[in-house]
Amino acid sequence: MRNTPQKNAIRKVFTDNDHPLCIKEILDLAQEIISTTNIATVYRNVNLLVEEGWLVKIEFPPLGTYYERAGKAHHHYFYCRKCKVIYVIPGCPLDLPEAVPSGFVHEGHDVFIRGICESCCNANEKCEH
Amino acid sequence: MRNTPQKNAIRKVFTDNDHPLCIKEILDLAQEIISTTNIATVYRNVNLLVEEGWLVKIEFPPLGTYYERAGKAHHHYFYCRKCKVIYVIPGCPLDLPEAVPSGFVHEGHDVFIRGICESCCNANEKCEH
DNA sequence: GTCGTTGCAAAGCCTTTGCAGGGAA
DNA sequence: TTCCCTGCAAAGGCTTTGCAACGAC
Repeated sequence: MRNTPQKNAIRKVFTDNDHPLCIKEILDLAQEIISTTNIATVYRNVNLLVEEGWLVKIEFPPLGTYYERAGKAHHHYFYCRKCKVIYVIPGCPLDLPEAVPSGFVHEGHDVFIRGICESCCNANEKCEH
Repeated sequence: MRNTPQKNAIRKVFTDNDHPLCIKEILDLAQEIISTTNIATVYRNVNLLVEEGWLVKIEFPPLGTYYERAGKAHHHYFYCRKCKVIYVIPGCPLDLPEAVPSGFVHEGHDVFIRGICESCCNANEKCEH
């Protein structure tokens, strides 16, 4: 993998933003560094970085495809519908192996929680804790 | 909503198959009843049935969009990578409210488990329970 | 007879791919 | 100089939409 300004910009976007990002966000942030960055280049580099094991692809229903840095400890996600940020929740709130029906073999899982994050909540008195 | 043979066929597909189905599966099963059923008609009717509250749309990462009957008790999903069926897991294996970070407000969640189902497991001696 | 529904085809999104020019090594 | 990578444009897959004909009521 050859180093190019676009590729470095995309990597910088992820080191500067420690939460999952979608293609549009990656494109916008990369264009702040290299204004001519093309969406095809973003797709190509993101796919390369996933193959390389530097990024991980996540599908957050119903938001779509997001990417985050690989190598993190097991975790899940919380999506704030106000600020539209996907937060990482460390650890696993899943009751395993009871979550898996008897006789079934567990190979992996995803947990997606939706709601309102603490800072959006604090910004709004009506928010119920 | 006017009753048409296509619409009735799509409803029958769901009453005959008690697990989430994707558009392609709905189309194939509906065409077994009305062979001329068109994919645009499936999309239109499925969207109408979702608006009507008869169906619920689910996004199963990374499989894509599925639909199931509405009104079921709270449940989650298990996808068998052998038979490609999405099984419904009744109840909730999530450790709430501990799953939600302090100060965050929970509004909903999805849990998707992947692995091998019991019957595919029994069909293969190598399968580890 | 109305007017909602259907099939078909075109168009819209998101993502990938072909290609020629450009730039990293 | 080599040849990988980029931008652009076209194409591919999934979903929606425009339109004329059809058919449920």
